[in-house]
Amino acid sequence: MSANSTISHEIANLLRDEILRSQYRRGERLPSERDLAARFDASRGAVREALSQLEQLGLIRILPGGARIQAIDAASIAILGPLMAVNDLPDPLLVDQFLQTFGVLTALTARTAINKASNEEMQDLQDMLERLGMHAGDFEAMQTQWREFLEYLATVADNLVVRLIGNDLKAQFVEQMMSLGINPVMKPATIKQLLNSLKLSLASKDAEMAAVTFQMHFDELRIAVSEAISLKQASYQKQAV
Amino acid sequence: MSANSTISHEIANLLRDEILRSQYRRGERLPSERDLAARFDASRGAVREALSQLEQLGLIRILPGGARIQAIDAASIAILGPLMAVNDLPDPLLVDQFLQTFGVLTALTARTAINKASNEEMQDLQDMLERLGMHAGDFEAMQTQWREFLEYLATVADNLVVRLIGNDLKAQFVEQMMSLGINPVMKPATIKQLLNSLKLSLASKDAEMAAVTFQMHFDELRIAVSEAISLKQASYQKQAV
DNA sequence: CTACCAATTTGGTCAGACCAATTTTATCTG
DNA sequence: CAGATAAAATTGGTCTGACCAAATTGGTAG
Repeated sequence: MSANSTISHEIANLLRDEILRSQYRRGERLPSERDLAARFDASRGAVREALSQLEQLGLIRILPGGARIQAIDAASIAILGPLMAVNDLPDPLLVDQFLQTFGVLTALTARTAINKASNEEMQDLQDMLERLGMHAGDFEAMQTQWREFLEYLATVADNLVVRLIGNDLKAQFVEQMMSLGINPVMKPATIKQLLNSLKLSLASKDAEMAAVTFQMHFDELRIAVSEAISLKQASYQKQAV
Repeated sequence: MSANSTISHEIANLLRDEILRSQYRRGERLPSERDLAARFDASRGAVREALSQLEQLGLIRILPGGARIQAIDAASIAILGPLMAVNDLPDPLLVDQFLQTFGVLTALTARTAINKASNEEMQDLQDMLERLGMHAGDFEAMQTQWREFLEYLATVADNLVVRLIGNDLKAQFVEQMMSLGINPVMKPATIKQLLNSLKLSLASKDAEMAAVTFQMHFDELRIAVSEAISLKQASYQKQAV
């Protein structure tokens, strides 16, 4: 992800992963800034900048007397990406929860977008869907166009809240899945059905139907991803033996 | 919100609000750390810590040559709270989007919770609902119990992703509404209906029904809040005259 | 064992310095 | 005059060393 090259970022990332790996207990005191500086062979200033970032992430609370670890469920969602990345394989449960959440948000986006789309935007969306159907075979091309479709949907819906949540999650998650080589496989028939259902929703300006369609799509995606992870896990264990 | 008393936090908050108030254009360069230090009569170290926080918020990007403003929709959701607070009154559109988003997430939480609740947890939930019905008159008491109910629902659902999003949003938003004295008024009949519908959902373990109920509740809440804000706005304008 | 006080530790902040990379400015050239 | 080029100024990244106030720790007296 963020290949930030400064020392303070490196320290922040290291400490962040250590915290996420539960190497510190909640409420426990982090080593002092001076100790951390010594450990990382850096200046106190650099350490302080790192801690400042971790505090913004909600992982620690800095106060006179020492920085203390916070409960993970009090953190910012910005830690979800790193949290999925701390282990070789992402926690399947976490991934599932992510997709579930992403599903309802996408459904909301679709609902909103269709409700407020202008005729022109509606036409654009339909055109994009049409093009998507044509590339049914090419996985790469479809992936890209699919993302563009979702992006355009988000633009039309113009819900900043959902948008920001998406920013914090999407990139981190997708990248993580990609880099691990986890490719969920969905039946061509299922995809075709999804596209048809969406086309129908757009043609009839049926926001609810589009929402339900996305919901179903994500439910199936969850299954596919779950299977893909299991598969990957099996191959890892094979390697280990 | 965070009444953090350190200078670096103060600087961060000030700069954050200035950015959110669009006093800088996207891509524009922030004053140099040395200039900012002079302006705030602080040391460069303090300024750097502040900028480090803003970078974590996704508001700026720091790189050799200067810190630059980022597009707002590339920021973290942690800015939503401050974004609602920069003006005297929160942007009604933003509030509406927030409630919409919060609605689908709550619906998801309810669905998940009911699906995976143990018999004991189910009983607890029903008990809580029962108690809620008894306090139908007392707004304060109900508010508190209602929040406890939602909190317990979230605990049962145990979806970390939704949980984290909630953390970033709920406190900020609710506090903001409270501090502005915005009290959405909902008809007692509506509330009664909501409670009954929820009771029914729980009794029959109908997750979908509960989800729909919450969805409807939030739709009505959106209307109520919208009206409350309009009202507040009118009274402000009165004062101004 | 408890309550209280002193010594130590810890975070918060500042000042001044150096480096590498970028940006700006001045200069030269066609 | 325009464009390429080199020099100068600016900027972020980092370090050292210092001081203060608040919190923690340890010892001591009751």
